[in-house]
Amino acid sequence: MDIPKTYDPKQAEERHYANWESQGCFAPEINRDPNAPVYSIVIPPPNVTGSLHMGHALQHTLMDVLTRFKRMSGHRTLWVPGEDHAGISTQIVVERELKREGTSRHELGREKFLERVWQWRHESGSRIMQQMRREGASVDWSRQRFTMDEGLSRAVNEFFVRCYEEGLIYHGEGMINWCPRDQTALSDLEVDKEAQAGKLYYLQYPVKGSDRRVTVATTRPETMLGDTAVAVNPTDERYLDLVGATLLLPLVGREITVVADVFVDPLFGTGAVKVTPAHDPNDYAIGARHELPLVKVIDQHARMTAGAGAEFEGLDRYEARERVVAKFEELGLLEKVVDYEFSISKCGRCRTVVEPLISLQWFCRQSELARRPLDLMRERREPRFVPENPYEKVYTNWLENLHDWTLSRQLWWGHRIPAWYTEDGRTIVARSEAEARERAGTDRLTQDPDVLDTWFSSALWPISTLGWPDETPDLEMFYPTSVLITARDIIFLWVSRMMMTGVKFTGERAFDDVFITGTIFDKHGQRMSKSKNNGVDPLEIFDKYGVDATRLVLASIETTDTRWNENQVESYRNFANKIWNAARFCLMNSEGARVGQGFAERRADWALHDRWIVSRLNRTARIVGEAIEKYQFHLAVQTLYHFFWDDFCDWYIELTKSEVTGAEASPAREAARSRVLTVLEQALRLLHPFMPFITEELWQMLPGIGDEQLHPAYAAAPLTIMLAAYPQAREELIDERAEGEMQAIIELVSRVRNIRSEMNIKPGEAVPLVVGAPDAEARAVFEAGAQQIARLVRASSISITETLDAPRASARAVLGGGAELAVPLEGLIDFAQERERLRKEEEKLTKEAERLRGQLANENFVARAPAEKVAELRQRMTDIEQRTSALRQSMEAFAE
RNA sequence: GCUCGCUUAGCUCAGUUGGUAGAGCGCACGCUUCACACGCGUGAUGUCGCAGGUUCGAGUCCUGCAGCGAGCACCA
Repeated sequence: MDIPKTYDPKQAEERHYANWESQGCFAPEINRDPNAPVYSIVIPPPNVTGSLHMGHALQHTLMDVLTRFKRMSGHRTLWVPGEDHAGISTQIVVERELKREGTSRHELGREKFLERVWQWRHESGSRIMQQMRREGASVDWSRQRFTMDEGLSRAVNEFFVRCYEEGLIYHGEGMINWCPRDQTALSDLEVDKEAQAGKLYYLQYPVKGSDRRVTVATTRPETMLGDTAVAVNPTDERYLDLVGATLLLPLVGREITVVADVFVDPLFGTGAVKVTPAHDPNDYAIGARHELPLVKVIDQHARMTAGAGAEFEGLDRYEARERVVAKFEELGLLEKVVDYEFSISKCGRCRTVVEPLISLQWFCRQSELARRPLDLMRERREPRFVPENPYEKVYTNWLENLHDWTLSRQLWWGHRIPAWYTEDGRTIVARSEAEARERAGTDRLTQDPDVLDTWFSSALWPISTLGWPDETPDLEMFYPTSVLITARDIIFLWVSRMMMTGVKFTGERAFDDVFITGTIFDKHGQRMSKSKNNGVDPLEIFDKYGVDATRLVLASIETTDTRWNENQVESYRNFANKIWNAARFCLMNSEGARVGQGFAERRADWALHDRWIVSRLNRTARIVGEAIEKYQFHLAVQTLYHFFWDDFCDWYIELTKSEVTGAEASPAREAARSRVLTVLEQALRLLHPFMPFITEELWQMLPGIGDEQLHPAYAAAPLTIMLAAYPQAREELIDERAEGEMQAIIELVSRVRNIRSEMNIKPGEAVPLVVGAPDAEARAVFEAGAQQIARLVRASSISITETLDAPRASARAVLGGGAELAVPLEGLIDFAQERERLRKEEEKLTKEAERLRGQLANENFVARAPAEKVAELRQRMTDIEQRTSALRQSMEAFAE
């Protein structure tokens, strides 16, 4: 067999994914066990306009690890892929295209424009779905969904209609965030607060029938044109006599009153607040409490309206601001202007400063929908957040403080609001136009022109992708989903809303667990972003180091924020190569061997290194299995890395090499080869969820692979490692004694290697080795392993006796259990140097002995610490004493 | 203002019931040892942000402080 020395990831990546996909390995139907436990995940649907970034790759890796692990463990697994239509984002992308072509959506008209968007979606809108194949994501493509699919749109209408009928959705005037550039309403979650250096203007309003003036402070002087009151705190003695008084609004001449409202903070500014109910959310609330009139002075283009007066009409809001301030100054009513930092709301999409406006929109009363999810959290702590802190609290606090959700968007791309208006002014909300006509008793209907917030359909994602509102077998089988893996910035926009709708329509949580990933920053700790152009493209990393290596890095990130570190990928690329070469070695020596064979019936007949590696393997399977269940991906990766590299490669392969590479075919050689292959095959299975490609590539090459490796649930399925049974730890094979004995051999070998290195013995030069072990069992272990030890340390001979019997001119070392070793170095040894080496060793031991002695002499410790802890320390003390005394004897040999 | 994180080896990070500080990279020395130089062997490196406290014992629990960061509220 001719296997290259270096692993080429691309080659394997190209082949296997297509095979898995075409053979239907990703679909839950591949599982033939009717009683199989179910595991399901819905993907956070990426925006159809997006391209794969590290955050996606991170989430997808974790979802794939879980899905593959559960699938191999015999679960009926489903991971649903799909995309979000991403209302504004997509519309902007297509509008930009139109602009390049010299046209616009308005020229095209609604129908043509939508056709154009669909065309765009089909031609270039599924990039991420294609990129996911590269990642190895084992999603069920037969169930791929798009939020604008017919079925999902039906779910949207059903959701809307039911909520409307229950009064949870209503149509009315309300204070909303308006983006003057995108020309649409936005929900509170779609605007970002940003710190802004600005000014605070102190304006004076004359009191009618008096010389007195009331000074108000504002950051937005232009809105004074729409003021309909000034508010003060009812307890503020400065203004007590003015409550109810009439003020003359400068520039406008309108008479407005002074009202008392607890909202006003007497300590801020002047303690008097101008109230513009039509253009500020807080003022709107004050206005409602005091039944103040609404005067609209700013329009949807952020320009002043006729209501602002002829002098200002048509001015941009910022021009108007300057003009107003100038006027106040002229009139001597501008008290002062001070620098002031405040926060400003910007459109999450285009960064334009949003304008709070009163507008006729559709709203959803979310607080009603939040009630049952809150109960679920309080009563059953569902869903379970990972990490629990701070997200459980963040989620709960959010649900407890919900405002109404602005649903309608003045866009064309999205789910059209299922509301129709009759000519006589009635509103009909229905699942379809046909239903609306029937209900209205007329065909003369006009549908509401607006579409729904893109998050409205996202809120239904777990149920709509599974078939809701129909009672489908998928919904029955896969809901509630097992886990949601997502980024923290959409907990409110998405996670909490999925819980609200899921609970409302099914009575059950949308997912058992919610795993919030960490954030990947660039190497300077900056957030990766398009504008900063500091993003690391996952596909470039895949090209450079392979998908498997990248996945190991991503899986290790877990929930903590991390700076991107390419060295880490390189080290896992090296790990992949290590796996490749270990397998290469096994395959080069596989003639006559088969996976699954080579281990004798009776374990008592196994050699120490076989008992040891099987013990390590099972221990690894236990730790890894438990770690994945607990979302401790980093622990799982570390454990696998060290098992494979340290235990399997550095020790097991080296220990068995002479047997495995024997020149003559023999039953013993073939059995040894089979054992190595068997351990390798199990290791590949353990690694597969993290490294799907290299493990499949190698697994397919192993001799003896067949149905018996597959999990019973996949009995007749194609032979692929992704359907092999995930190794379960067999506790009876975890052998503490074998591990202890092996540890003694490892220590012996290490000490000799240390001497060789320190004494500058040439690697090729063989030296004799003398071992003295007072303990008979230890002696037996060393004797049994003598040949292997000799190979590992390049010993020309090994002599093992009860007491050390070595020439004076030897380098020495002590081992556990009072054993010691010597490497005779006639003519080569520098006595002074060796004395110094041993003295340092003794110093270390003495230091530790002192600490231990102190601890054991402490009556409080002995009395209060757990008995086993005390026993453990005593055991260590004994060992150190033995070592020290052996060491002292060695040193005597060098006494001058 | 409220809530919460992080601060461990030069770098990026682990450290799961409190019980002798770890990994990878990097560094030093030596190796074309017949799977792998993307490798092998050996070695050096930390007063675990600071100050207190609880405890026989604290990187780990509590309090305060500092630096960095996140979310929420407010911002007239």
